[in-house]
Amino acid sequence: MTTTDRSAGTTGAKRAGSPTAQTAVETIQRELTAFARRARATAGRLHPQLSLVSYTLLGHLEQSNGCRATDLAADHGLDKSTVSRQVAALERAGLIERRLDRDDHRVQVLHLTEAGTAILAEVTESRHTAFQERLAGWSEADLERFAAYLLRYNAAAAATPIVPATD
Amino acid sequence: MTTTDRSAGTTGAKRAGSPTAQTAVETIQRELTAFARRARATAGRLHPQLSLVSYTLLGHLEQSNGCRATDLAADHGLDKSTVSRQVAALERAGLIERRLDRDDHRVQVLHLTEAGTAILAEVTESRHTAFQERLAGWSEADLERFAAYLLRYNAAAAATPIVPATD
DNA sequence: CCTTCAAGTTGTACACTGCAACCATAAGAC
DNA sequence: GTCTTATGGTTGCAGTGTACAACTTGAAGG
Repeated sequence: MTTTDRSAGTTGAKRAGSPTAQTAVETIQRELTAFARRARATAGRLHPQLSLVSYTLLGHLEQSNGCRATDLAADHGLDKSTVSRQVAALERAGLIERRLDRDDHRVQVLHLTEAGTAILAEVTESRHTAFQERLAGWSEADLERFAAYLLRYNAAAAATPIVPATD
Repeated sequence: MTTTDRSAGTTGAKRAGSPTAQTAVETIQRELTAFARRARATAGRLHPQLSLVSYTLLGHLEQSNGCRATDLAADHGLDKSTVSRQVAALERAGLIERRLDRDDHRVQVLHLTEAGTAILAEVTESRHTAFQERLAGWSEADLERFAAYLLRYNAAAAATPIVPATD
């Protein structure tokens, strides 16, 4: 702490809330917003084969070692139609495959193919490198604290159900 | 800058198990990715009148106290056509106005209207509330550290020019 | 003038999203 | 057994954000 300046430059936004936490919260808000916007703008150029969404879906598939489209939708807060199309595209690209569930013929269990696993690893690696470059110079303690803060924030954000605002 | 070590075994990307096995950088990467994805999904429902992009553009206009469309494009890493359409929509909505530059008739200096200022403040306020709810329970020290980390990260990310990956 | 460059606009195309309507299978209810 | 309801998925439709390329208009220099 301390080091953080409290030059709440973000004009407008003048309200009468708790005067204390205000500045830091506003900075967090502003920076997360900036990040979200930048992320969106570049999400499509993650990889010639893989968008940001496809990437996260593939990642989920790898971690869960196969799951249903409905699970993906639930875990990512997406509409099932969106997932359906994403899955279709990924299958078309040969990155995943659908296996019919023996017990429930409505269900298709999704699995990564070898190609999917390979591309996922490739993109993960490339992203990892990019992140490491950005985070070069950070102390291990800072990295861990930052990671912990993000986990904490995301947990809270994910818990927030609807909210016609934010994120 | 220091390509640094790549502790994690590149490909394979086999995580999932113990959280300890994952480096802080990987956690940051994963959580920021999750955030970006969620942000994208909700970006359109920020406000009935204002999308996330419109919001950030309006915010920039307020801070800069009027600027050109080209500046907006540059500062947000957007194509000028994208900004052109956004600006057109914002003008149509009566939130901004264009003023011809005396010296250079190609230029339109963009300014917030009163309505624009009002809506910007309203959305900022509503977002602020949402953020405060999410960040309720955080100590002031944690908030300030988190804010500082985000600033630091974003500065590095913004500095990264192209990068066919990440964010 | 004529070229070259910069600011914006427009046409076209694509990705991600949600909602609503729909199909197929499951699971109960009777 | 049917009939009804619920669940997993797909498809039609619409809206938003984005980029790229081609074009218009004005500015700057020869």
